[in-house]
Amino acid sequence: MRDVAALAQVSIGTVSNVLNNPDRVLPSTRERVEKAIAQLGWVPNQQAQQLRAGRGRTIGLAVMDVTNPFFADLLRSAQDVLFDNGFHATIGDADNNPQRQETILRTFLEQRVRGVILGPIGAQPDEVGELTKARIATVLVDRVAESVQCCTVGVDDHAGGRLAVDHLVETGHRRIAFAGGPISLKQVQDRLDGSKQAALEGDAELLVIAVPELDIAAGRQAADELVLMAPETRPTGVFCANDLVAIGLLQGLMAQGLSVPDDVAIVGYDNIDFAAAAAVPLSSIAQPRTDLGRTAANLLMAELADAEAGVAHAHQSVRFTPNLVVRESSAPRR
Amino acid sequence: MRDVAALAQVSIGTVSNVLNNPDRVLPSTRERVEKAIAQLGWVPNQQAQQLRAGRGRTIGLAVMDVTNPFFADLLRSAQDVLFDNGFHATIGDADNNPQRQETILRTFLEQRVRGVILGPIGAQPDEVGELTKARIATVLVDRVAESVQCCTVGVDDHAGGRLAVDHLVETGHRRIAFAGGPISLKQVQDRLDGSKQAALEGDAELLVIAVPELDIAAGRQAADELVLMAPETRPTGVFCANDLVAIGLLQGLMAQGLSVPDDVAIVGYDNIDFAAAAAVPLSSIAQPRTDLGRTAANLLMAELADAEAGVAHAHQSVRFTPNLVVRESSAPRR
DNA sequence: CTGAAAGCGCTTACAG
DNA sequence: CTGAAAGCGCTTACAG
Repeated sequence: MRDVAALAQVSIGTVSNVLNNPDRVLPSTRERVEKAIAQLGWVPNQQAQQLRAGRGRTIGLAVMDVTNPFFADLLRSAQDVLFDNGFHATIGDADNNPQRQETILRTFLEQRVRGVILGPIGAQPDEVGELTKARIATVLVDRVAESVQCCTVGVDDHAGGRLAVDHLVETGHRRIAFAGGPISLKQVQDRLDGSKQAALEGDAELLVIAVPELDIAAGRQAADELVLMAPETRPTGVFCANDLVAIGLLQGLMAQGLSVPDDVAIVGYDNIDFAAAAAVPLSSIAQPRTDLGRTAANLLMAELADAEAGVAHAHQSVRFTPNLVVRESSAPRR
Repeated sequence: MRDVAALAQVSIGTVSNVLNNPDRVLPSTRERVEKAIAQLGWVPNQQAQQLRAGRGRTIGLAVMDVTNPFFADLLRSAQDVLFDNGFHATIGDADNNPQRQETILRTFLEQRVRGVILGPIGAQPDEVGELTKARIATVLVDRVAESVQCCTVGVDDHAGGRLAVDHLVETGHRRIAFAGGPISLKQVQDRLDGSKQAALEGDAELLVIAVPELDIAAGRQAADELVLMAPETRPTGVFCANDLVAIGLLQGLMAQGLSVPDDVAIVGYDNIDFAAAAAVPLSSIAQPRTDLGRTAANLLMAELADAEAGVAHAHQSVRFTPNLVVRESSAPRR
């Protein structure tokens, strides 16, 4: 900047003004400064700008797994509204690792991001408290309010679990399994609880197949367990905690000669684009992931606007309702 | 920091030292400072640190589409090695939009990131020049060297295209189509060129079905085009520029009553996890995406290490070889 | 081992 | 309309 000022023969304060208050500076000098900027290829140092100004325009987005299309789509939609509002997004991928999530959040803190949108791993990350304490606007996504001191947007996972198992019960299944894990994930816990309730009310057994992670490999692992069971006791319908598990399960079962849905019916969760394209098109519980992302970003923008205006902000909790999409993988039994 | 110093009754210089040169400060005072930090919940301001120190430990990762599992996996693997080396990753998603990519790169520049790993959209982003000029180490991924002034790591897309079409020719196809776009993407261009060459050598026709983007919707669009054609002239084998297009094509064809591979055989590209799980398991050209990501990150680390040591850095171009994975979607015709 | 002081690259009142 | 000066929160020689 000093170089720019020297080349344009003005003070650095004037250079700053052509950037931040262009109308305060004479067109002729403005032009001179702009020419100098272009000539030197100068790019302002955001660190210095923010340090001085006190706040920047960067929003941190953290999700537990970018590799899961559900989150990728969610990020995409959130990012779109952030950009439209003139903010930058910086994405953190926790890789299903709570420790990594902590690192990411810590980094956001050190970077003094303006706000954070978090799809948290644990039940209730302590870090959220630190964020709000540091006056960083935070909205939790894919998680509903639990007396948290911030805005939240989520889907009713309990209802989603019920929906899935209700459907299996209605299509005649009495031995049902839930495949998912780890149970430390609130999503998994809620979906399981919903399942249990539906199974109870439908007078069906519910076997829990615990898997370490919500990915395709975990689904294959679940398939191995099912294949080992005697056909008379083996569940005839499986509800998977997400579509990745469902896809892995489907692959594993087919590879080992079992038929879907005839031997085992499957219902997944998230309704990612790949669910419809699976070997046997997957029934799935659809979450409005695009709305989730957009809403989260809008809530954040609203909170920042309130902060700007010095108005007190009332935290909101938006909860969407999931719905069942039936496809071939759980077509009524013949 | 001032508050911490006051509470611990030391100067701010000493607080800084317990962070950066813990051994220079008496254990007893160090402890006092640490207690004060914990008590106040103080988090250092990275902006100030970097501004003063001159450089930080953040690496910018930019890809054209986080929503594509190929890139999500690539990011994941690159990120792993960055973390292991004590760097933070900040991800930018260009959303297939060159303008957005420019914004991302500009932001990286303003943020004075230490290095950038870029999976570029255009042929040769000018911004790369700006990055290197600003002494930001840059490595291009999913793109081989074109006399670029930086390290690159990529896969031979031309060979990949050949591989795919050779396979179709060998399994008896003479009317072949290439489905992909936009042609402005180097990847698409190279894969098409390879296809053309293989078609020529195999004495087969090659029809180009141009699509606007490499996603599932584009694949469905290609299906619509194919379905409209008379069976006698319709291509019997289609090579898709990536697996998303292939999956969309598969869906579209099946929905409209055509059989894969009997009516139309399909070969995709990338071999994402979902390819094997598709309605008809997809043949695909496999790229070692995990190696791509890891190698890119390692090249960057090496370049930074050289810079640190004041040694001149010799840019490297690593090129991997793709290979064909045959599955049902292109099983030899009966 | 600790403190005082300069300075990183900007912005922002305040004079002129 | 433009410039000089203070200060954002740190780190880093330099004294002591």
